[in-house]
Amino acid sequence: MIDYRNELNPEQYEGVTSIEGPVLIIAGAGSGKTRVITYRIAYMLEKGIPQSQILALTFTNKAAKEMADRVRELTQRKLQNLTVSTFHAFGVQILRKEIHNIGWKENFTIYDEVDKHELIKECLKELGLVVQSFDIASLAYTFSGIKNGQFVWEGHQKTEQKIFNEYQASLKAYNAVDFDDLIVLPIRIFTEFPAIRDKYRNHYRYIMVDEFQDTSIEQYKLLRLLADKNICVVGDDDQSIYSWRGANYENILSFEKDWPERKLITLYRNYRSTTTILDAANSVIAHNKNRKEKNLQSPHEGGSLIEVHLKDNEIQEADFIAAAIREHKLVEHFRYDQFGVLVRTNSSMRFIEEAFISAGIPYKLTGGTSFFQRKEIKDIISYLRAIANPDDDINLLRIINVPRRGLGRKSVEIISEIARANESSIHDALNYIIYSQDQHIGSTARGEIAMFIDLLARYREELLGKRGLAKRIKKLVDEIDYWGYLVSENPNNDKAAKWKFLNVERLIQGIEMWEQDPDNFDPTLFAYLNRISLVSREDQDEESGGKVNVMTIHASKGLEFDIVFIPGCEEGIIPHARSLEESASSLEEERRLFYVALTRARKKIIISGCRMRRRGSTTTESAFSPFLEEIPENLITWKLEDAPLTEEDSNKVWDAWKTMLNNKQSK
DNA sequence: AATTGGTGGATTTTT
DNA sequence: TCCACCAATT
Repeated sequence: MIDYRNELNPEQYEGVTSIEGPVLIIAGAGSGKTRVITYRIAYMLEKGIPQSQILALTFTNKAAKEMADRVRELTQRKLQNLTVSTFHAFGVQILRKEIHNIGWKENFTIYDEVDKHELIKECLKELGLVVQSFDIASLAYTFSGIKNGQFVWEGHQKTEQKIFNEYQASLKAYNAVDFDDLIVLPIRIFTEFPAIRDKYRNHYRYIMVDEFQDTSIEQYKLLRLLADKNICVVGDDDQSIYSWRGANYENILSFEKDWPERKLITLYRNYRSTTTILDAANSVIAHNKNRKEKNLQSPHEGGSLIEVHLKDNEIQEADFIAAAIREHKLVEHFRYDQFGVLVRTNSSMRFIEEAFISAGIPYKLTGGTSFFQRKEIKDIISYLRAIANPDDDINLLRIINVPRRGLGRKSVEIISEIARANESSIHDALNYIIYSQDQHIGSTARGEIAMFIDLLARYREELLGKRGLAKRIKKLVDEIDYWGYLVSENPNNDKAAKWKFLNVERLIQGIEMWEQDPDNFDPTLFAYLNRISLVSREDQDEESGGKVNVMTIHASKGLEFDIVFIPGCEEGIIPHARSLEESASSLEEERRLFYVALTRARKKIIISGCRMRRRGSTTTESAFSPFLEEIPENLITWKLEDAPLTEEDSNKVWDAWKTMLNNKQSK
């Protein structure tokens, strides 16, 4: 039995126990937001509300997993029927059951950013436009904005609209959806079929949304369609860092308008950070004009000053971080998992990673170039997708010549032409070529096509609806001789080939673990493909304990660490130059991002920057982030020169070593 | 007609 | 440094 009154402060208690009716919780950083949500779920279960009626939505997979883990820990129950998921994963869940109502098949494919780019290129070709004269990324961005309700078409965008229509039609023809569709299509279904909406409305009686400030207009629409009155949203306008993705913290205002009887609860007590850290963060965020005034209080008076270090280049910076971690661990007995290294860009994780490898520090990367976006992984996944969904031209084309089977550019052009003429998928066009003995394709190529189609057909038989996916996929990888392909593609670099093949093996291992997981009630190929489309990274390796956490600031939201490193705290990076180009409001968003980074820390913040930084091929001088000037001078200790170790410090390190050695000997 | 090797360009954040 | 696209080569 949980003692709610004792384990929660009065505001938290109020939030936890107000389970009937709409509730808006404004929760400052470190004020126990996740705690409120997890206790709230536990409280509901205690009150006898069935798990199946509860829906908790978060923003990232990481947050969803964290929440589910905490509830499980708190309640000591199996949570089979509790829905804790991201908006997108929830969308997939609905679409899997309901998408047939709007003309897709349930084995639809989810396209990621790369697939999306490929598809847009296809559309341009289809329309007879010159691919080179378009910026694909910006088209993708526009399409997403249109779908999310961020932009509306303007008069001069006739061409873009045409491409967009083609894009939408192709998605449907390929039986595919993009990320935005995962939110937009459920809305469409709920609007067009009120009976379906009512089914879900009656099913989920208690809805909770974490990080509400990051919901997009469309996600909010979905909520409105779904929620009756028992809805609780939790957010903090100061931590809104996803506006580039359509997040709109004005949803907080909409919420108050749409549920005027809502109860408002403000969590302002911070239990996480020392007052040094909190004062610094508060004074940074106070520079933002567009915000609700908040006054966070902490009982942890004082604490270490914020260290700011200057190093020569990013390698030295990374080595410094590695050394600092070892020292803190040795002297103050921190565990590795109590450190967080928060970077602005994915690319800068590489240096940190290399430094940690050579220093022998165990680390865990979150995000980054996703495992599933590596070429070798995408190749194998493309096979699986093409097998699961024969209409998926994009994935089929991706592997039609991988490994090389003599079907190059020209052949593909002809095949596409035939598909277009027949108004069929590429897959059907290939079949047509085989049976019609079409003379546009040479007989050797036809032979290859026949073997390729046969391969897909056989594995469709093997993989659909059968147990032992991993073994069968391994067989597929062997049969196409992917290893031989890697070797031939990486001449005089068998290290790279080995590494890539190792990744493929890890993928297969991951599948095996997934299908053998006792909590997995649907170990089918479709389920697997749906799942990995939404997971940015392989989070199979559960032993996260004992490892330093390296991630982007975005990914760190909702987490906390005793000691936080913020490398690359330089002008042009934090705030990011590219972001500032975008709009006038981005400076405030970048400041919120910095605020999020600062407030992750419990005890100590170590900021660093480089004198010189490489940008592509050139090396330029770098300056500290202007945000540092917004931290009161008395909270910072500057370490601009490599000061020699003081005698006191070196004694501390030496003593720690001695104790450690003694302990080892006595064991 | 496929493949190889070269060149040039570019690098925000996530589902 | 790594990757995508392009032009010459087999």
